[in-house]
Amino acid sequence: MGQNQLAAVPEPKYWHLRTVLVRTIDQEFSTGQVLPNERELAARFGVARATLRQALDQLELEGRLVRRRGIGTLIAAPRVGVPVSRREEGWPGVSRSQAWREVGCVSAPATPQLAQALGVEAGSLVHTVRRIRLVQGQAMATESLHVPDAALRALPRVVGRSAQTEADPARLVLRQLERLVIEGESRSVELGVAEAEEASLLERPPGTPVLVVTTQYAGAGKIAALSVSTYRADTCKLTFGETGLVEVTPVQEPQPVGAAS
Amino acid sequence: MGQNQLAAVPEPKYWHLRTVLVRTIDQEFSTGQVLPNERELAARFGVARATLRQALDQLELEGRLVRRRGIGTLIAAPRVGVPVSRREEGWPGVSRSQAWREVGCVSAPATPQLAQALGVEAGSLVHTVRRIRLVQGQAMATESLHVPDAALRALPRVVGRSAQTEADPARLVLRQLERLVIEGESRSVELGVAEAEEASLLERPPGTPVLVVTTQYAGAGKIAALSVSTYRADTCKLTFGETGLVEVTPVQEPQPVGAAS
DNA sequence: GAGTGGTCTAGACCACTAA
DNA sequence: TAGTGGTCTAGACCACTCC
Repeated sequence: MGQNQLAAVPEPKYWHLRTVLVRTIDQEFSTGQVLPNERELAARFGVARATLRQALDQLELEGRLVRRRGIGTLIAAPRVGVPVSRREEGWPGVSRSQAWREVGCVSAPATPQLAQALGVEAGSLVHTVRRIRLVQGQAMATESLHVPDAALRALPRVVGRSAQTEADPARLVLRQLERLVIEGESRSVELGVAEAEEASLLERPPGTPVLVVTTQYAGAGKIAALSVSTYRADTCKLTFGETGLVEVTPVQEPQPVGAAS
Repeated sequence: MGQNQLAAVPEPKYWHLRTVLVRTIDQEFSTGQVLPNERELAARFGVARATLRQALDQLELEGRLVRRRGIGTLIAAPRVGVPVSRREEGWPGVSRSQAWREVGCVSAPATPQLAQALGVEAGSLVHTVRRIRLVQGQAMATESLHVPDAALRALPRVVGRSAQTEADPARLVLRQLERLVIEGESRSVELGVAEAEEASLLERPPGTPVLVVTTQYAGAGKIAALSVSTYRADTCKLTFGETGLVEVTPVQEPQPVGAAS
């Protein structure tokens, strides 16, 4: 690593530092390598440790770095493309890969908020299955799948229940959902942060940025299920491929802007 | 606002502070109101200003607060749902709303990176249109629309060019694109930060978190265009509604996790 | 125990906004 | 000019990992 000085520029030091670090990382480091420790980096660039950390915060948000307490700061692997489009990805019974693991299930009266989101009466019974999505053995997302009991009651009875499904409400709900005909889905994505329980499922500290994917599944003119998933924003790139094309490595620097109208 | 003390808890102060502030905001403040200033809040909670700011940073990332230099910290409006699904949203000529405004256009040989993403030879001519997406008069996103010249050359000649389109390369490219038959689109979403130029187009400081939407448009078995859009993560909720259903107010607190298998 | 990142402090100064 | 958020400093201590 070169550069021992920071130029006197009108932009904030931490931002300029980030730029320098991006260049350094891209040119002189590769995935998994550890950067010099924060105190040394700060000294090398002639800034306070807090200022250096401000720059590292940015780079971590961008998914370029991973910081591990007691270990050091590592160059992060490129983000993993995670398919979320097509109902096959999240809907039970269709995914051949064992991508989701159930971690719990509660059946309770709907809170007013949830009832409104599901289009049912407040207080009516709703099953909530909690799952984790594993990609390459890593927890990449958590999901709360809310299913109105009314949507299940309309289904033909599940026959031949095994003792296992009897004892496992999550699996029972999922098994029943397999029979539900989905007519459409509506989805939204926004930025959020993982709170305590979610964060621990993702094996990340609280406050970790996540991409919150909310999916309404429609069936029989109503909302058959509502899925709220939180994907690790640092390591995930959500893909909505309807027609799988060439794999894209994102273009880093946009073209300069020419004269405009 | 109540609470003048922070309980002694094992979690970080800033995180507990965030929790307290979330509750306070939801219960005692409404959109557009200004919070007490940082120095006063810090004193009231008995923490250093830097610690308070750490909590506010989180809330700003979540889109709950907006901080304006010289003004104060305001309660943010709920995020705006921005449709990005269906090619009608971004594709020229189809949107009846004047959602996009061109700000520039360059035609240049493709960089190796861009060439690979487009599936064309490095150095071949690519047109890049730069646009801003306006929602309710606000700049919500920037876009770089990359179009290989080869994809345009395959089209029937645009007839009756007005003097206006002659003088405006961006509009000319967009006009030609209207005639292009799109067979499919493939899309990805990930978290990023706005750098200098992008940030200024979005009227935000550098480092602003954005949702980066990359869309491949397929035509004639090739990539007809590649769109890279950056949406303000603080104010945008991207919607991918294929079948428009009920408007959802997202469920804030996930259900508690029951026993699992 | 040594080394790492994570948290927290108390203070300073700057850039911006509004009266 | 007064008040706001934004940046930066120098230092302290803690929690964690590894040897």
